[in-house]
Amino acid sequence: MRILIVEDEAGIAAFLKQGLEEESFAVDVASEGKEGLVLAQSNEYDLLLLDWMLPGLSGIEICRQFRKENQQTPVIFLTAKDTVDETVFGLQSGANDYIKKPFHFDELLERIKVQLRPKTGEHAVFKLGDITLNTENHQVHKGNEEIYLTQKEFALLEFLIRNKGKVCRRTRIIESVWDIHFEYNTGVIDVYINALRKKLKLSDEENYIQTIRGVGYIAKDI
Amino acid sequence: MRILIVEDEAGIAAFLKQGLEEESFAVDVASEGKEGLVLAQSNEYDLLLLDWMLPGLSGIEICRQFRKENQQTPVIFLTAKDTVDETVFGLQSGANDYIKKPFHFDELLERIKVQLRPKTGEHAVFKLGDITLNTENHQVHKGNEEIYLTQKEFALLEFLIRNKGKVCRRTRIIESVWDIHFEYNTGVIDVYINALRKKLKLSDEENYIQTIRGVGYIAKDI
DNA sequence: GCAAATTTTAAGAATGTTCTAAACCACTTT
DNA sequence: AAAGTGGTTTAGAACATTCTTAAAATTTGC
Repeated sequence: MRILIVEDEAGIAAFLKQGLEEESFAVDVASEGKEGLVLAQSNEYDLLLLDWMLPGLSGIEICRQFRKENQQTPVIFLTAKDTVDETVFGLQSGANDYIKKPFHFDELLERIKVQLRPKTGEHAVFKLGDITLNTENHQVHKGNEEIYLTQKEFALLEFLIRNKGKVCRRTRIIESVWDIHFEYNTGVIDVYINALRKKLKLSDEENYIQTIRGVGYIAKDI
Repeated sequence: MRILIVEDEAGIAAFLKQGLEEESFAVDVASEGKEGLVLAQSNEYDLLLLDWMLPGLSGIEICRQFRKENQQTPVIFLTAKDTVDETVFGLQSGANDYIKKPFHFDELLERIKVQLRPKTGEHAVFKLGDITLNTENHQVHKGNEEIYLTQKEFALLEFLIRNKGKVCRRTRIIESVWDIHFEYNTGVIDVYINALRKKLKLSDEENYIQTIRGVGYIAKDI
């Protein structure tokens, strides 16, 4: 998650940057209004933190300009101003929230998280080593690379990951993934395991899906 | 737009109710925690205004209970409490905003509008690659060229772009764009996707709308 | 009420997925 | 070391989904 801070007071900016980086956000800082707008326009941030009073271009101007082109990215104002009129004005200009200085970092952090909630979503994301599987989105990533899996491949991987660390017997796999409840005598599972290992580029070192001879398979983070 | 106020101080409740009704919201009031929760659960409100301190069930408890069943509806807390911990606590429990008494009605109103913005479908310009979609004037451009889309084509593209980066399952599409909530067995989506790709002149390089076989479609900037 | 445009249905073509079968490989047992 | 057991890999046949087109049904505008 990437955040842009536009704040002229170097101390506050540094404090925020450090705090947010500790929360594992990627943070850019602009100390001046125009610079901030250019950065906001040329990069894809997930959230903007704007100071109200800025040299060059005011925070509210940045917000207005920015909103003309981009509706989605949430904007939070930081400000010492404490009059109602200006709060209202800020929210009307397209901001999503407004926090008055002095504020506590924890409160700011929670307000940021509230704004990012739709993005981070409470998707069911499963992990196996550096592989992530998102059931809501039906997407699989290895590192940053997206890996396209077919329905069955996806279902099999999901089953293995859901049972991570447990041995999955072939009969359980064929029941859960293929919905076959009688005697099974095909080699489908093997074929699909092979396809998964290939697509996920599993090697001897990254042997996330291991074979248990005579029993089945097991998914492990190693 | 329907709002539920849960507030035990009759004066404040009446003041809010009147003010919001003048802004043409439909307003219900509960003066007690349990009553508030029951109302919230049994009706479809667009927003909840909860007092922190309540007889019966506290605002935070209402929020928690309510969030268990209903993810979307925004919740704003009204409170005299002014400690950081409790603000943070409130936001963590699933609230979307938090306003401290005494507040000015105008500020509350703007914060309510901010929360309702996604619902009221604030007019906006969305982007997908070099395609822009403007919901206000119902126009679509690719580069500088204006591209005429019919209602349905536009609605479908808007849905895909609003969910940019997420896989859109066919059932979700047919529900949101066609408003069909039962089993679907037609090929309309395919036909419209085809029309979009044709009108937008999408090629293999500019494959902004991708097919996820067996699942649906996904819009990507690539 | 008619003409034009839009939306939906339907059907064959194109493409992608799933599964079977058979050859190949690796480890175990005798 | 040979035979046996079980896993891996490959190719392609059978199957399913999606694309494309055209025509039918519906809606919209005059």
